[in-house]
Amino acid sequence: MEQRYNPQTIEARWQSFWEENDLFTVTEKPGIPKYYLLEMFPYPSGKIHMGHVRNYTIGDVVARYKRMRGFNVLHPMGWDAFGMPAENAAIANNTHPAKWTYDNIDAMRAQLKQMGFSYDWSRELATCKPEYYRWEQWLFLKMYEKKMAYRKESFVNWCNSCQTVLANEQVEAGMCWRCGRLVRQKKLWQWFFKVTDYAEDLLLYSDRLPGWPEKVITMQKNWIGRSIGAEIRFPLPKSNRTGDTEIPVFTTRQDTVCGATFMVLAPEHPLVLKLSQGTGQEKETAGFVERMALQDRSVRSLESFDKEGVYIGADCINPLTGRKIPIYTANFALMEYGTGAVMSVPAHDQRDFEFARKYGLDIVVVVDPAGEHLDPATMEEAYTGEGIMVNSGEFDGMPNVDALDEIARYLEKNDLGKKTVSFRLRDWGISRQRYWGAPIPMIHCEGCGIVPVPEKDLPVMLPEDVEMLSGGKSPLPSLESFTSTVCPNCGKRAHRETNTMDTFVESSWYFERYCSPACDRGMFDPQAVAYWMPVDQYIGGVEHAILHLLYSRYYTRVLKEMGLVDFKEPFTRLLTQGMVCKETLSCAEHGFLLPDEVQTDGELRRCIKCGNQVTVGRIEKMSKSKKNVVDPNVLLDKYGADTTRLFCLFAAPPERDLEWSEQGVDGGYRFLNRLWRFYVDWVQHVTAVKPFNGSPESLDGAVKELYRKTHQTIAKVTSDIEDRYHFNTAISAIMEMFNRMSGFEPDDPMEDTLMVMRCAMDNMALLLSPIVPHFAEELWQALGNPPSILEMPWPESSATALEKEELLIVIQVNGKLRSRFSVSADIDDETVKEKALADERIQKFINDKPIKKVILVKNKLVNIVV
RNA sequence: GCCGAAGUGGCGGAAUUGGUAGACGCGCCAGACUCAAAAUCUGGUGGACCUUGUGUCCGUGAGAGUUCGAUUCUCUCCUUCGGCACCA
Repeated sequence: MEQRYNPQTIEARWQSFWEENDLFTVTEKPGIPKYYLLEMFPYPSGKIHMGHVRNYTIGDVVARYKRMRGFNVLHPMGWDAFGMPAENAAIANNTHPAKWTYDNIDAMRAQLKQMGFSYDWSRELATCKPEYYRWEQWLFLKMYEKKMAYRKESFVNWCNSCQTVLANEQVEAGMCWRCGRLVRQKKLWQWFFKVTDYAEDLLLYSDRLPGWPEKVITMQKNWIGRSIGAEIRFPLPKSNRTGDTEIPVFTTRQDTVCGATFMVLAPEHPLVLKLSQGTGQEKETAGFVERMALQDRSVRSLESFDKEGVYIGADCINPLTGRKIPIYTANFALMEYGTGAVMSVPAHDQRDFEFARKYGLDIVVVVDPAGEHLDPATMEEAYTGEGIMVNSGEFDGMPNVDALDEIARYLEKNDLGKKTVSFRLRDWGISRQRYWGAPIPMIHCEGCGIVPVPEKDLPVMLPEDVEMLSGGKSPLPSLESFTSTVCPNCGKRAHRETNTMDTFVESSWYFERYCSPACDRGMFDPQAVAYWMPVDQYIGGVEHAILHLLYSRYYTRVLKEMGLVDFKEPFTRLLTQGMVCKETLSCAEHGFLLPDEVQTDGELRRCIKCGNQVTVGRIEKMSKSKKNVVDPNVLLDKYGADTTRLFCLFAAPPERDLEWSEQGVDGGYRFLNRLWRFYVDWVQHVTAVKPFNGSPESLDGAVKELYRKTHQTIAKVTSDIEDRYHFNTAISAIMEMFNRMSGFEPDDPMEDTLMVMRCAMDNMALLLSPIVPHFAEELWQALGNPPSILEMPWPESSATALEKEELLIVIQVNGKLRSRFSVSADIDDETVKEKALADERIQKFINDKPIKKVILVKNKLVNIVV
């Protein structure tokens, strides 16, 4: 053991030891319980950031811990390698997306290896490789066969700056999730996956994921957005000449149908233009529809957004009252939800109420609150609560909650509508007008239409000999050698689909691919998947709570439907770690500043460029734009991987945000140094003895205390890791144990004493090994144990060592702590009470007040109520 | 607006089932070592008060409640963060 702790030397040494001995490569071992630990794979952006470091450190602790607990642990790593940044970088640096991506992968792999993570690198995969995406194309063909993948022309969210379509989930408050610019509407032919077929099942199973955070489940449920209601058909008058006879609407408030005084259609609704023909309103209607088509979705969703609409000149009939009601088209009606038509009940829906007031439409009250009468003329807002039916014919007098069912039944009986369920969830649009993605394996033939690429022709290779276009557009449509092909059906000239798949498709099955990454007969080897899947513990950022996790759950259902897997849920347990945050520094003139652009001048901090005072801003998520980032490489150079890992785990429990603190990192480094020096001093004295393994009864004094502390710490660290993943308190416990060890002054230097110390030192190394693995290996070896520590079983705490013969009893008077005393563990309750009452200081508090009650909590506390 | 999470010393955080609030670390203060500094080591460190004690009182965002006893349970409110937001 070196005199000085030198992290760089020992970390490099152990990393190569692990690699040379192939310690992280795993295979299926049917007799041994498996544990699949997965962290969300990174996009190869060039460098790992602190978010990755935290995520992967948490995962590595669990992987190493489970391994020591005897599990056959699968812990893979790979690259989510398709995506737009590669194209942008390629244009900016005049390189190729593939080269940029593979260079980044090499750089990031080296960084991850430096962190000492226990990955089975033999399973590494990159989703941009043909041997990966070929199977995704294969499944696409299967999905197309089963009508799970289909094409339709639809309005899509279009980001003009990224030149691409975005999924609803990729639009955040009307802005592109990636570049933050406004999203517009555009009509394009798109490929879709029929996620909505599984809406019900995905929702149902949300409640069968006990290992997932409640927060994520709630978000998914809200996203799926199931509403129970009715579809009601509103007839069109016989006089209408379009040939259409009715307009179906979806409502959750069929009890209020008699209060429906107008109808609202989405501007894109096919009946809008048709019905307005020849009514004199056609010009105004068409003008409105056109204006709405150009209006950005972002404007529509703004808070200040004004409800706006026009009368289309036609009317329909309220099926229950027989009343003729006007049809409007308005900007708040969505074509994608329900039937694209709304029955408007202004008395009982706030949005309809505002619209009715704005356009002077009738308001009819059909639900009165108990004991009250609403007057449409004086109402100031819609009444949406429960009440008693009025103005509804035979349903009058009925509680509206009962009318919900009764009216639904009435509608069904009279063939006017039916009970139904509507979902907020839309089908997954997977077409991207991008180059750097998996080609959709379809061919467009003038004669035969859409024809799938035959299975034997897979993969449809993404051509790598392309020139990236500076405008950011995909080069594929203009690449003759790619688009030009022959129709597999008729043999005539045809052209390929030039859209590529959303990269969320790749990340929806990579965890299955890891089970047999080299498999060339299918997506994966079914036996390997049967052994490893599902993932026992998945760890990643909460930003993927909806997108990636819902898609993966869906895709797994597709695989099950195809008979490829026999489970529905891919991730048994999910941990979403908090963000890594740090304060921002900024100066009035130069904006955000890096820490080394700031100099400390006494109490003040100044900008080195202009000398202005620096504002210390809020603690925010680390981001390049705010310059509040910490480069993992700098930490590795200065402190090494173990200190970096230690701080990430110690500063906060994993699900919470972590506030970066340079001083905190330093504290971790000092702890490791103290520990190192302690081992340097003690190792020579204990290598000759075996760890203490006898009965604690034969020990006493400080020696016994140390032995007990060792076992208490084993128990505490084990439960903190096993039950809660609270590594911060596990580390605290180890620090406490170390404080005990370093203050250890044995009364006599007997062999027992050395054996107890040896036991403490061995166990400390074992407890530390998932957290600071290189450091622990070094301690382990210095104690004369054979490497590797990660092959050792996790220590067990002994019940007899934990037994206490002395207990501290706390005495309260009226719930306030007044005194305490020690008793032997075998004392009976009555004696404890007597002792408490007899206590001098307690007597002082009791005086001669009568004792009402004495409460005793076994082995802990006595409370005397006076 | 709706849904959810969080609020504890100067700071990060602990208190796992209603039972000693503030573990552990950072920072700060004092001392030791040193010509000196750094590093290291030792001790102290929620606030107020006094009679300096194993002292009294206050103290977990605010206010109420349940309880012998509440950081923990219930209600109301405030603040911060996250998600959703014309979904009929």
